[in-house]
Amino acid sequence: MPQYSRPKGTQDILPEDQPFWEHLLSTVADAARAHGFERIDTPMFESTELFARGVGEGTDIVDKEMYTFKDKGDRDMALRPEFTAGVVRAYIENGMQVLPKPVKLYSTGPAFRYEEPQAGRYRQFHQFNAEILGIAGPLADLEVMLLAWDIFESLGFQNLAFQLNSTGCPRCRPAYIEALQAHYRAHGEAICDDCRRRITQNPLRVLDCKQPQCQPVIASAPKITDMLCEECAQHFAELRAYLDGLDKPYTLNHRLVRGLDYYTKTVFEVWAEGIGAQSAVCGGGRYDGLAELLGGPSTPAVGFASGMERIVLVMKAQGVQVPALPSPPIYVVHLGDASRLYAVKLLVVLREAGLAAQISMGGSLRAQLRHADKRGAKLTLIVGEDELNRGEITLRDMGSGEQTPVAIGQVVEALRERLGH
RNA sequence: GUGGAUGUGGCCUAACGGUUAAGGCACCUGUCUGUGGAACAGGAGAUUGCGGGUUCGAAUCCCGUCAUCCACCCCA
Repeated sequence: MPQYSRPKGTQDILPEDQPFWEHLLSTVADAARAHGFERIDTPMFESTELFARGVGEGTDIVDKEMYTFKDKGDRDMALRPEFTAGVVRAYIENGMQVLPKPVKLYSTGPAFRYEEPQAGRYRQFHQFNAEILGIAGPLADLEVMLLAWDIFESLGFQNLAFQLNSTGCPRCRPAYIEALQAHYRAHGEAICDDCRRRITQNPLRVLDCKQPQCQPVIASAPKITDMLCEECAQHFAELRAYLDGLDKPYTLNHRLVRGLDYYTKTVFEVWAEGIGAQSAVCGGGRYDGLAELLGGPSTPAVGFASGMERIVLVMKAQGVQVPALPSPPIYVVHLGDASRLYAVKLLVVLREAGLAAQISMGGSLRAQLRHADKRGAKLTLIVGEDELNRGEITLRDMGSGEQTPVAIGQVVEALRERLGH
């Protein structure tokens, strides 16, 4: 048994998994750039207060799941449990409100939540995050959704389902919550224990309860989309008109809610099958009140976060083919003390000429060729005493096994030709 | 935080409560003194997660603990 093991809920992303991650990251970056989103990187830790404010006291994320610590200056800090609060803080702090609107930002990186790990849920996980700031109209909501769409589409995902709802705004949501609570009071004895707690602490959450006894109560519950104020209703209708006009499939889901306080109006998720209970691969929505809540100028905004570990799970579950990462095509083999230094010099010359090469660490010729094969070399350069005495090296094609002598001065040229440069 | 399942070399798996915990993959070496992929042979690698208990005897049974996986909760 190893003396040390990785912390619970963390993962080592091994070389064999890197092709999935590289492909995902480049797909995300390409799509984001193509849609006009610019990259922003914010710190992995911020003041605890920022998240308490931004994400919301009373949410599980803030109350139970943050990695918090005091730094040596006695400041309360927290590893980021999500991206949006930090991005909005950066937007305010750097005066980005003076930039031409919309301000479209994306980031990728790790986030941290102290939870019980399970399929698709980790304590350190990676998110892709996108935000559009400064636009109140539903076209921004659409743009953000289209980015998610295009990413999942270019990844080749099958059976994607977009779930859509509105959670209203501070003007209309309180009335809805009251109606919901009244409905639940009327069915007080029929609901599960969790819902009895939720209906006061986090009332919208009763809507996505999975307990069988709660299903009839949910089905007969009032729908928020019937109780939206004029402005929210119109916003929602316009967004749906865009989606309908584009023939983008989506499911109206009046049970879809968000666990973070800052959401207003639009909420959406993307679901994928076959990766366990944690099937939401992307979740987001509008958060018009957040910037002001964090002490900045009133700034309407909309965005989403996507869990990259879950996306990798989907890629594997759906058999998505990802390009192999290239290994150096050239492998330098050497025989004996006299040839070793020469082989190293040759290696450096090749690299300076822009040719990707690596050198054998020694052993019998047989062992060195075996390594060359296992490392996926296309061409092996054999540098031995015989070759050196003749002023040449032996070039072995690992595909055909064919060997040709090459004059030392011609090596770079010969390799370029063989590799099709 | 709650519940269930599972812990045997790096990975996968075997071993009726009974010798020195067996095999496969991978790794290293040799057959091949300067030629990869195949075959064959050999080598290295495990106080059976940890701690107690039952027993003449525990990988195996019991208790505890830790870890992993899955689910709840919550969320990406």
